[in-house]
Amino acid sequence: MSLPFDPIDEAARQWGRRWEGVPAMHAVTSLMRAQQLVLGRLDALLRPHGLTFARYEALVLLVFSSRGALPLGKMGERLQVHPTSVTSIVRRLEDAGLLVRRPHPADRRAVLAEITPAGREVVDRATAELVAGDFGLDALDETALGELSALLRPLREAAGDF
Amino acid sequence: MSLPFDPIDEAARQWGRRWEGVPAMHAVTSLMRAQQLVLGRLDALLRPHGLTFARYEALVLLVFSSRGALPLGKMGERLQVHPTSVTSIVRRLEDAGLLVRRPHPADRRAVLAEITPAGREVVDRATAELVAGDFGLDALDETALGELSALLRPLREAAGDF
DNA sequence: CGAATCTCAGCGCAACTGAGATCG
DNA sequence: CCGATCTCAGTTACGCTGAGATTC
Repeated sequence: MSLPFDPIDEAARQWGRRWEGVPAMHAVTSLMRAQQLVLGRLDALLRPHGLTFARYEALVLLVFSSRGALPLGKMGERLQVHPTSVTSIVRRLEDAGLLVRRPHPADRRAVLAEITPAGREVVDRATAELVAGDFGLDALDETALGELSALLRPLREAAGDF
Repeated sequence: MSLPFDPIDEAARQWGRRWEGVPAMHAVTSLMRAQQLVLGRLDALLRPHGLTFARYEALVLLVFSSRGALPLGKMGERLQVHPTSVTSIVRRLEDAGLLVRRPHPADRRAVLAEITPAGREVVDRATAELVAGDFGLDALDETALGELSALLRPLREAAGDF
């Protein structure tokens, strides 16, 4: 499974013989591969709890909301996912009994997703495992984690995330 | 669409009131979001050429191979994708006329994917656009690109990529 | 009225499991 | 016979478009 060389270094070397943009190509390939690895670890940690990372993020968002409930539209904004994906994620969490849908008291167009006690328990248990597993980032020390966050910030900012 | 605050900073702030692991949580969320943004840009640049990033990577791999051809298994190793995904990606590229399947001359179990002249042309055109678009990483200067690659390397190394 | 909110149907992509055919 | 290689069927997950119902 493991290669006797860094496949991205090798690809970058060949890239340079033909095309420009080696630093960007190396960085983008590294970003894709790192995300794939980390997401795989996170999903493996969350699978015993019946969660994917996307669903876990949705539950955490509700835990952090003042009343344990948010309109689906707000959830989509915060999680940066498509409105129809919110519908899908919320439906699956509802099927699992981790949240319930409630009509919005003030806006009858809107639907509130409200976390259940079972949902809070699952989040607590899953979070303990993620923290213990360093979110799949145990290869990085705290300095590197901070540098990574800082490096990626302009990328998110340029995309208009905030 | 755009929020008046950094949603990841905000999530990290709330996280810290309840749980440990704030730097890792911030870094992992940033990594996921950045990858999502960049992949979206890459796919948008590649769509006019009838490619996804995964298919583009497969074609580039063939361009870099000495004979423009590789067994599917080798492609899966290099691209780090599941064997059945290789079958799917190769079938779609074959349908588009960008590669052909050939029997392996020495191992009749294996199948070679060989890039066609049309495939090489598409790669050249698509690559020109990706380079012009800085691979979606135009928010980062060359120093930052190098730092990003270096920061992510231990992650890939710890996962046994090389 | 236009705009916002949500849902559903349907498509595309890709990961995965499990099974099977072929061949070294 | 065992293992490697590939393919296929089917499931799951998610993103997206387009359409529609409801409500502000």
